[in-house]
Amino acid sequence: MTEKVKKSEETRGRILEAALAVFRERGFEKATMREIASGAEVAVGAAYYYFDSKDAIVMAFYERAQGTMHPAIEAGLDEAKTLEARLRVIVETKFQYFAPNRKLLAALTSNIDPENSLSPFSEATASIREQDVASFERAVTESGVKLPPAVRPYLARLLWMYQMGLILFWVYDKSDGQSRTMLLYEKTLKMLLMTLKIAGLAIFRPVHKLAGELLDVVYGTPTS
Amino acid sequence: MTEKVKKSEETRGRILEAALAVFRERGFEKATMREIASGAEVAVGAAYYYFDSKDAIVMAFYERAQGTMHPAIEAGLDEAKTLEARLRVIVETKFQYFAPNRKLLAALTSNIDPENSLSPFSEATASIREQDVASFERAVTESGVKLPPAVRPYLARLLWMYQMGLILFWVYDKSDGQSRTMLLYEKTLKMLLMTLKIAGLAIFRPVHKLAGELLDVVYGTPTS
DNA sequence: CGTATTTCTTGAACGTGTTCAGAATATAAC
DNA sequence: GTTATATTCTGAACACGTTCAAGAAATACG
Repeated sequence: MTEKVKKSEETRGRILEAALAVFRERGFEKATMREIASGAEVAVGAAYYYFDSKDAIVMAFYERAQGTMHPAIEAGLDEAKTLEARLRVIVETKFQYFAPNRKLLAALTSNIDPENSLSPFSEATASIREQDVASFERAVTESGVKLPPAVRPYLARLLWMYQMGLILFWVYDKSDGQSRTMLLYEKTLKMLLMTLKIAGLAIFRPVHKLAGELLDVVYGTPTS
Repeated sequence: MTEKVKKSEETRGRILEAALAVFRERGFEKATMREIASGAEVAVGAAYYYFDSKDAIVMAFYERAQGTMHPAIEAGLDEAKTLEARLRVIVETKFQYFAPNRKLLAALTSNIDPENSLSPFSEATASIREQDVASFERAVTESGVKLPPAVRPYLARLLWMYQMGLILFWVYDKSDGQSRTMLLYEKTLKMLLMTLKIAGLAIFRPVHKLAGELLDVVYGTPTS
């Protein structure tokens, strides 16, 4: 039993791999289920036996990716000392892991309708999102960031949003080696840390209140 | 010639209206071209004679909407005195005009891939976008907003982004009468004006430089 | 007027994602 | 080992957006 992978698991894997190969070669949109099935040497119906839809195959990829990335991120956070280092661990682990599949990622980011299962804001991606937010929360907490209590509860989710924006820019970045994204990353990260540092200053008192109210509208009343 | 609409124009209009009716009733995705065609009492082929694709019908709606909204906005800007009033003119004209078609708007906002013609970032929507940005530029210029030169050239585009975010939130806002969006709108607008007011302060000197560089990465070197 | 040309319209047909009744195969029960 | 059940797999069929060859209607031309 140690070596043997159950036959059906093997088939499922073959379909997933065949799909990823076609996705990488032709892009998600242009890939056809018939092509995927024939690549995996099964009938189309078999692909639908293992995956509910074409989207679901991408979802399976995403879940597998998260399964690899999340432990890597958690391990990275164990080592990192500063907030900057911790944020870099999260963002760069993602860039690194997704790099070979950057274009496939477009299927996961192109649609922002929360009803669409592949949307970064969907129900279907909620648990992955929450894992990520938890990593950001850990990064922030362990760094002992001081922020006004009106805003602090939302910080992890805001950082998740920042990271999502970065990934989005990256996915559609046509510059060589996505150098524009790397520039943007360095500058926004620096600016972010700068902002967190001065955010507690007295001039911002009126801003804090408003920001808190506003975040409450978007995310709901903070529970923690 | 004064009264008479050319026959083909009449047909095109009938198809567009039939399409909008179906879109409003069943949503963009679930609407079928056969349904639209039969609603307009033509064959499917006729719909494709007037519109390149299902997407193109939504595009025609968007262009017509812009044709109505842009002059209304420009007229509103003539009257408005303060920056706040001017920004309100732009945002609220859009909300008002799009309200009956809020769900249809999802077809225009759900996809953010710039390659997708319906995306708010696409080539196809560029001219509409530029008209909007020009309105924001006018609102800012005429209000005599003072901002550090590193950031000022990007302000109109940033405001366009703000407005787009607001519309996006609105499209997917399920609260009664989209009250959450209205709350968000009021609070973010207030915060925006507050931020512009204090942005020139000395503490922000290091932020200005970074922000300018960062915006340069996103938008390219300012030409004006 | 007649006919040539352009404009408009038709509906069958294509490739797509997806479904499903049933066949094939594996597993369980005795 | 044989039968019953559960699992896996097949491929024809469906509805969809879209295309296109062919026809109908309008317009231009002489």
